[in-house]
Amino acid sequence: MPELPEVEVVKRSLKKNILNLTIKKVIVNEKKLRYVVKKNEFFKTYSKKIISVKRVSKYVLLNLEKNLTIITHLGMTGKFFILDNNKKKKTSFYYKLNDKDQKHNRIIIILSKKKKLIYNDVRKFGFMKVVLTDQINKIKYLSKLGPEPFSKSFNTKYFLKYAQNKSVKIKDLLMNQKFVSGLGNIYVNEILFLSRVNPKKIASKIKEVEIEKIIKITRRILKKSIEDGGSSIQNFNDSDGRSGLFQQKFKVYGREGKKCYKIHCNNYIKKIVISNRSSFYCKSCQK
DNA sequence: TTCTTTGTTCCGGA
DNA sequence: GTCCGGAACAAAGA
Repeated sequence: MPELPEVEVVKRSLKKNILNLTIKKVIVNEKKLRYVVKKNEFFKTYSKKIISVKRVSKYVLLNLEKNLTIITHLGMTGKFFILDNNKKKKTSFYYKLNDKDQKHNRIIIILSKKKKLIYNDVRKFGFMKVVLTDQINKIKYLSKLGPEPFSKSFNTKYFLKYAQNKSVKIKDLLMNQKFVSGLGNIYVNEILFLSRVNPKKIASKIKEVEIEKIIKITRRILKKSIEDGGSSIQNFNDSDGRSGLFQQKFKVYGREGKKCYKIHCNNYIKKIVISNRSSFYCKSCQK
């Protein structure tokens, strides 16, 4: 599922492929995404050039001329395809767009240079919305977000202070976008496994050394995932495009009943539910 | 038919 | 007013 690293990879790919192109037309095949796409919503983007592509947490921002921004969240199953009519069949990056996928093409942005940007979303939990660029920090989706994992303000002091009077489980704290933005269920499972912290541990009981470790591990995992995703995209022509990014080998996520990866640990990975989310951990390694 | 998946929001109780 | 946990919601595939 798209969490911060995947969204960062998507952003970089979009930057590479559609920066400085102009929007010709937008076809809305499905109005009912997470939020309703209004009939005329995209008219004002016509003939505007895409002047920058940014990522904030799990949101992608396409900045256009004339103070306009298209804000996107990929939800659970949102993907972008780029069709380049200048090339032949193997034109999409990231995924090969087969017939089965076509059904879920929700929004098609027709660009200059014979290119198309397709927003494809099986479950329709993502969204796309046109907003004013100078109002971007007031947009409700972005205004409540906490610091990003890589930002300087996400440090031990901040973490310690935020956690000290919280009785929530550490897993819920890391999932809370107001505390730190960009992490989702999968990466939080991985972070806690590598940090050797039990997901059920109460936030206020986490020791300073553990906090330091969690921050360090978080950055390391995200960085590595971004690099892996990036490299898989460069090779998109070599495979069906699905290799890499969404089929990573996770250390705990989805490994219920399997042997813990930690050397010399003979335990098996346990699956429990925390706040209605699947949580995987090793009872022996994560205290 | 039921279960699962995710991020977000809402609600009730403490 | 605040905090926390549980449930609901969106849709579709298995």
